[in-house]
Amino acid sequence: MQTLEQELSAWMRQAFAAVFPQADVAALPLNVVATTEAAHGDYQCNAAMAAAKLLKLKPRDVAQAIVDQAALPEGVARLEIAGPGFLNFHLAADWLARRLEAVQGDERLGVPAVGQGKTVILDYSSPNVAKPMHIGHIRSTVIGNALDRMHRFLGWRVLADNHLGDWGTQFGLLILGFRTFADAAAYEASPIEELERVYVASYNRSKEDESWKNAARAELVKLQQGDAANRQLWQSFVEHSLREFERVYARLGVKFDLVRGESYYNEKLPGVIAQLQAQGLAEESEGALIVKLEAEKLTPCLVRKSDGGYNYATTDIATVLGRAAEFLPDEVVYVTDERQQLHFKQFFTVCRKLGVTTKLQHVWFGLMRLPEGTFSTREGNVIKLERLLDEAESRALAIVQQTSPEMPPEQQREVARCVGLGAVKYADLSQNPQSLVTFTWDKALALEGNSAPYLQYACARIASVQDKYRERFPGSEPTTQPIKLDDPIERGLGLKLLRFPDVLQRAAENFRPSLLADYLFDLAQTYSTFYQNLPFLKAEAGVRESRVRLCDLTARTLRRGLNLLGIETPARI
RNA sequence: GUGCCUGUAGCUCAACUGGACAGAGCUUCUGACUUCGGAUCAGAAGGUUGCAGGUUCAAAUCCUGCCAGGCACGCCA
Repeated sequence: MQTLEQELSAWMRQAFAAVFPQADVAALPLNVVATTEAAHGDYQCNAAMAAAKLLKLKPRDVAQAIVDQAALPEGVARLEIAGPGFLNFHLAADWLARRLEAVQGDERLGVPAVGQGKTVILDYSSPNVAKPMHIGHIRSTVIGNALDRMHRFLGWRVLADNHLGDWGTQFGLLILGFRTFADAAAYEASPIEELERVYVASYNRSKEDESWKNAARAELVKLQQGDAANRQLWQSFVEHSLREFERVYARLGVKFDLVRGESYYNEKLPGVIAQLQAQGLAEESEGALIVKLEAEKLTPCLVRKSDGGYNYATTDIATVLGRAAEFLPDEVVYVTDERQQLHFKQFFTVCRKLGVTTKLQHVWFGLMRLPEGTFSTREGNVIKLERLLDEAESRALAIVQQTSPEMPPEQQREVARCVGLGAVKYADLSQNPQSLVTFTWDKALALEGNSAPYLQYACARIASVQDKYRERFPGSEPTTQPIKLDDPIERGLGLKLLRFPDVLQRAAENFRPSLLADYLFDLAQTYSTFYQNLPFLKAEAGVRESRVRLCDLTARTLRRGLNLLGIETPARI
């Protein structure tokens, strides 16, 4: 099934080519988009103004020629010219109704599988071993997971890869510190907490004790050279950390197809260097090996340290080469915070020089800050992710207990879990990721207004309506009656429902889940107006069924949309 | 110093990437029937889109210069 925008845009393109065969259609933005205001019709095309310039005609004349000479597209009742040359499409209510009926019969709600046959690798979350996941990790995890779900639904083959920070200099300090400070029982009970404590102690000692620092470096070298004891210890750190990460992921509903840390590409690093050298891309500088990127106006990319060690640019290049060879992806997408922009530009450029043609995309988001500034593990002012989730659930529980005292306690907890986690995720997904974000409890856990619970509430009300309908009209099936869009409120709701496929595609293409979140909130608001202002169970037969059908379609769209954002929708809240 | 990003209602954020009069939520104020779930709805108030120029039919959006904040700029990741 084609989307509305695709259908109308295709018509526009063909109509324009027919009326102005001399024009270069490909160069013009002939797409048709939804209007912002009902007064301007349902969909609009703004191409006449740009086309007029190209054709040396008046914009309104261009628009008029389209209106006069071409047959109207299917479903369009009126095509009008407004302002300087806007083309406003007014759709026929009947046709909209038939279309909604078709969407209702479609499992996919009219969403085309545009990603069919394509593969995308999504690299997100990627926490560091031996450190707790904190509020800084939630954005990558939640945004990455939403992109994962959206692409999957659009038909892509998605490989979500958790590229763990499981290699690097911190392991020298950790290994040495572990042998000196670790408490075995504490490590078993709460591994990351214990590793964190050990790390901080070891780090602090290294600052005042030069020999300690050297010893840590020696342990790191032994690890890198494959020393059995260190290797085993490292393996234990990774496994224990992963166990805890899994607990958080299970809670968040996040699943990875691959968990390949940086260490996975270890043996490939010398080969990457060899390849760079063979192609004459790398050169020595101050004892290190770099790739100059002057033509790209970038600072050099350092691929081997002066001590012979490799750094993360090398690892990331090896990762791309490995992925390209193994999975033949069309795209590789990274979701990280803003600080890594330069790094990604550099190593993407190096990859291209090495002949990688896969589309490489960096989706970045603003670093999470605390009102008093940034936080770091070393400073000890981190807010752990699990604590955030606990707090979210307990705040939600307090509200559920207050508003639904008759609900069994177990169900209250389940509702609070969905509402609390939904609120946290929605808070991150509903805004432009590139803006600065200052963490506050109230913002992260907002439960009213533009928030997940508002959407979940709308779903719950619809479920209730559907129950009551079955109760009062046993044996009736709404779909035996046609959908009618006589009231402007119904029509507005119907129109909005039909926008879902276009919005979803745009959100995925631009890697912006916030577009989907915005749409869902808008849809829920439109539905609430509908719900509050029009009777349905009390409406006459026929109208009643039509409205119940709109309820059903709204619920399915909201549920699907929220599901694609990783947010659950309990039947009762 | 260079590069990237941000600046929109009192507060938190939108604005389909150049489109029509800049929209929501929170807060404040006024209302909501014989009740389908009031975690709701209807309405009011709230703006020189950081500042100054420029580009054009059209600028929050593009260009130039300032101001304020964030981040990054070879051996951490």
